[in-house]
Amino acid sequence: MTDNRTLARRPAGRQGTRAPHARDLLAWYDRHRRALPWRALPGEHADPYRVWLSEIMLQQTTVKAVGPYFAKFLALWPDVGVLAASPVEEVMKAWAGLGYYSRARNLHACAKAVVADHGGLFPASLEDLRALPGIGDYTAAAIASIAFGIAAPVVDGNVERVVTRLNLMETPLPAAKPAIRARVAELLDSARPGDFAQATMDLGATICTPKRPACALCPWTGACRAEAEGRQEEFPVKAARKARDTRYGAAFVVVSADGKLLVRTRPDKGLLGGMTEVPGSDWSAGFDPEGAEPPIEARFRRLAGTVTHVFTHFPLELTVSRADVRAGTRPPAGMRWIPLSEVAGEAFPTLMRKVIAHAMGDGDR
DNA sequence: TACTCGTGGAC
DNA sequence: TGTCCAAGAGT
Repeated sequence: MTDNRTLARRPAGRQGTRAPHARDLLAWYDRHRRALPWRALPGEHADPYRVWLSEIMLQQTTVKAVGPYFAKFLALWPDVGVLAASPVEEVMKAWAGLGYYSRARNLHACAKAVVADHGGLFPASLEDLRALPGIGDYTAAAIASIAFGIAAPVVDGNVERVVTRLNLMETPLPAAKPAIRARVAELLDSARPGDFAQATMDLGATICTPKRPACALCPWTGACRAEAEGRQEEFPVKAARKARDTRYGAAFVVVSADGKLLVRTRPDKGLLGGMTEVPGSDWSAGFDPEGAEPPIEARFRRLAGTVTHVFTHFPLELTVSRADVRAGTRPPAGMRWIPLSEVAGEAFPTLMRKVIAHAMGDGDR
């Protein structure tokens, strides 16, 4: 490959590029940082509660989607104490539509732990943060660095992309994670760890994008091995995800004459855990809609069309049947009536809102 | 390690 | 239109 003289003059693994420096990234960040609702202004002190709340919401979720939820949560629960004192059901309602609902349950559990075990203040150490519900390696490092100025390597999807490109790392994710974390630990600026973390994420979000990265605008242009080889879009390397079969099921919308909807609550754990749903069958690849058992004795009519929804790991197609029953009908065990006027504020995941809209003739498009 | 766990937007 | 993906965590 490379002869010994070349190796003697240039560090191994960096032929053709100069070394990246945190100061170049931070200078770029000082001019181009995104103004985000949860961020402190330059020179100001970041609020650990807001940092934590935003970091939980931003897990696998876009900045745009988080925006209105962050504002709503801050208005409902301005600090960790009032959040901890709120019923978890209210938190699930407020989280409805944002996805990954175990985050909401863990958010509430974390708030209670902060109050019970840390006097209502977020702990200022990586280890103590990591021990809290819903806080993993990434989020602990992010809170530690952004809110407390602790020099910890913050590695999210953005940083993985930036660093694997910078260093031409061919190892597929997630096996490459330890090497990425080690490289970030070398690169980071211990004088401005929070800014460095947010700068690497801003860089990945705005310049070092998955497709068509804007390398000409990058503060690390010339220091990136992937750019030098014109192979930016090949990184990070990821194992191909396997396709999953569509699952099928039936949903039943039961409306009473006095304007109420029959619902139940899903188990806390598992898919859509703790969220409200209309009764229905299990969902499976081999499901036969004709064999679905209605939740109540009534005249159901099968509605035209189906409701489709795509989860991360499988597509779903539901038939919808509706029955209208008399006022005062007793709900089956484990179910309850809610007024139709309260559907909007109920803890329905998006899938269930599609089902209800379909049955109410609101149109599905 | 590999799988589960939502949603909406970009291409 | 299907595929990928977005500030990951829990098991």
